[in-house]
Amino acid sequence: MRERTPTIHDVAARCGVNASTVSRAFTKPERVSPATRDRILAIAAEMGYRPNAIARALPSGRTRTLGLLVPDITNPFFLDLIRGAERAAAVAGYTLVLADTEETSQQETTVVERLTGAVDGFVLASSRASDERLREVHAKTRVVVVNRRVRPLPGVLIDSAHGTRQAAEHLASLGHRRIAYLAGPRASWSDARRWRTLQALARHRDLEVVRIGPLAPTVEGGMAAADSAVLHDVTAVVTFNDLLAIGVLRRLRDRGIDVPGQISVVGCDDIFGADFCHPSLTTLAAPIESAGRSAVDLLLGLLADGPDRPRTEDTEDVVLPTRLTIRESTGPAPASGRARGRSPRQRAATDRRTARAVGATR
Amino acid sequence: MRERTPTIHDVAARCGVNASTVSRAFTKPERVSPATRDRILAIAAEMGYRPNAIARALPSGRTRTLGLLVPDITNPFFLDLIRGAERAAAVAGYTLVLADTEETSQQETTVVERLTGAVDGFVLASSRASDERLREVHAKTRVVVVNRRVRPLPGVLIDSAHGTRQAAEHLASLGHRRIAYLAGPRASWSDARRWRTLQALARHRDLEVVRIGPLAPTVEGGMAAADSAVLHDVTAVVTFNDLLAIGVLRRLRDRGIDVPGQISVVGCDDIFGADFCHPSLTTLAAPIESAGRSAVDLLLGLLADGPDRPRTEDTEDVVLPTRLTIRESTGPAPASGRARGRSPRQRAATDRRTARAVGATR
DNA sequence: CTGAAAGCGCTAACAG
DNA sequence: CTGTTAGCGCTTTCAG
Repeated sequence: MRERTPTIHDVAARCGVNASTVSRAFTKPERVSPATRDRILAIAAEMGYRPNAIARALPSGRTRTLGLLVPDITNPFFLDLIRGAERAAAVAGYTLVLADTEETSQQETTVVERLTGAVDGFVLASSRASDERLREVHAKTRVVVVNRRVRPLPGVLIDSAHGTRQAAEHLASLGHRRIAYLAGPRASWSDARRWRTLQALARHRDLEVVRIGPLAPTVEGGMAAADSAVLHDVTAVVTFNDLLAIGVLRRLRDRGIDVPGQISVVGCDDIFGADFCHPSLTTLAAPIESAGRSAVDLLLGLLADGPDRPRTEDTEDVVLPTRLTIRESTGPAPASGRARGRSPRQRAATDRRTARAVGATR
Repeated sequence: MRERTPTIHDVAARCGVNASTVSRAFTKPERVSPATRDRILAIAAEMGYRPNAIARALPSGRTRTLGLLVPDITNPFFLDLIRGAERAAAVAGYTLVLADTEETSQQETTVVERLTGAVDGFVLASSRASDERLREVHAKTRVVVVNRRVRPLPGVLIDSAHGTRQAAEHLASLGHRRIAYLAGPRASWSDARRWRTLQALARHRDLEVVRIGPLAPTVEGGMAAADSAVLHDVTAVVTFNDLLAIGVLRRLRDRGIDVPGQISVVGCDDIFGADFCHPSLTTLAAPIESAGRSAVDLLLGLLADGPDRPRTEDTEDVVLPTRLTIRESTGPAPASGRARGRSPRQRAATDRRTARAVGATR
């Protein structure tokens, strides 16, 4: 930081050319005669010249930077997503700015406003903002949403409908008839979709599903909800995500309730840890890293369209499927499954209370 | 993106003042008369004016952005670090740029060069670059290293020496006499330090330690190394990090070797998952999130010093301790511990081979 | 193919 | 307190 880092002018002076020629030598080398170009490049290298990204961004309006907003970096789900996004960005020579919105639509707005102009576009993962708000963002900058369907924003969806169906059938075939669904954040698209799928299924198969939540999608949230599930007298639990499932596993273990002997547990996502927790988790494996990569690629595609060309309206969403991965946390329903000594009347009573767990964020 | 976003000039025109007054109204409000300031702010808000971060950075040279470089985002250790760093940056109103260097000093250099100028400073976590290279970086920009001691760069160190000692004593008191250390990346400062501590200890306590590695610090690396450890006929394994330990656990389980019945395992870091893997992991808990926070705070302090004031030379490093967390993966050494039917001669032979595992990155 | 000139949007002296 | 005047480092017409 002692001596000023050399600029395009310093290089130009040493080469005996104009600054704009140096600029060209870097940005449009084909428009400079090979001789001068080589000389410029050589001298620039020798002087340790580095183009200043900020200065470059000002006139061009392109920062070659992308913003990735996640509701909670703490959550390993987003770890995988971040990884995918970072890789895709790096491959394209883009820089990734990471921000945590702390599960809050307000923080999300603040960050977007602060970063607008400083990034070429956003990937909003599991956004907690309203559809309307997202459309506003879409109106002023390039944006791709993940795990949200908001017309006409381009999006990447991990669709668990098929997986959820598989999971329900898996449980049904093991003799489970009464299942709890531990719900995630209120604003979650995936959550709503999963719950609807489950409900639809319940009508066709002979299944009862009770919904517990919304819950903070964390291990703590799962621990708290496990008690509700027990109270609701179910033989199987399907959770919004693996963190919740891991919390359930832990709490049931603490209480001496055997999994899958007494209760089966199905998670969702197959995050880091799902395969080595105990018992290992049956879960709906989601291609999270691909989702991150796809989102960035989609965004990059949008940027390539150029700011002038009419934005492709109502883009086809990228839909990534989920698939059931069976491990140790699911098994046959216990023989006397439904009763466990409580009357249907008692059960109905507890059903009506909607349990909530306000979990700290891990 | 349809209509131009309003600039300071647009606001100035609407207010009937000069652009610089608008600028001041935002940056040094106390230097503008309350009346005009309020009018400017009101009109600016109404027009939806947002200061452009890029344009602001160009003249001031300060981007209010920090770069965080990690060798592998995939590794949950860095998840915690990223979280701490992100929080600290957010609190200070700074934006965090995240980059993965893929365990490569070359990538690290490239990224630093690309980002220099675009960020106010760097946090280099577990850098794989040479001391010399790091000093070069220090010469041209503000930088804080994590898990590296490179004079005179300011650094945050998670010092596992004390914890390692505790771990060794824990194992010794359980009757273990022959221990394997599964080493991490060659360029890791923490690794070197841990190994040296272990060696020093071995001399004082009646312990033998064999070193296996360097290994890719991943679950796969651990799985591969588990076989070496068995071959070396040890009763306990201490690993460079938890990922390695989890890999060992998994491999030993696959092979039907009981933990801690036949082999005890001690990890390091206490990452997400260490408490719910099976058996749960005895590990050296590291305050990773604090480390991330401290690193950013340290860097912010450096920036506050101003670019002119002589840089505080040879800063005191922030040293964070590690502490042993005992869980289920350690227990008494098996009765016939050392022998298991192999001669000391055979053992010596296998000792000499240094096992290596070239793990894919998870 | 290369030079000259005009900014990008904002900050920062320096006057007044 | 507010306006004027220069730029920050680079890109980009527009001439030549």
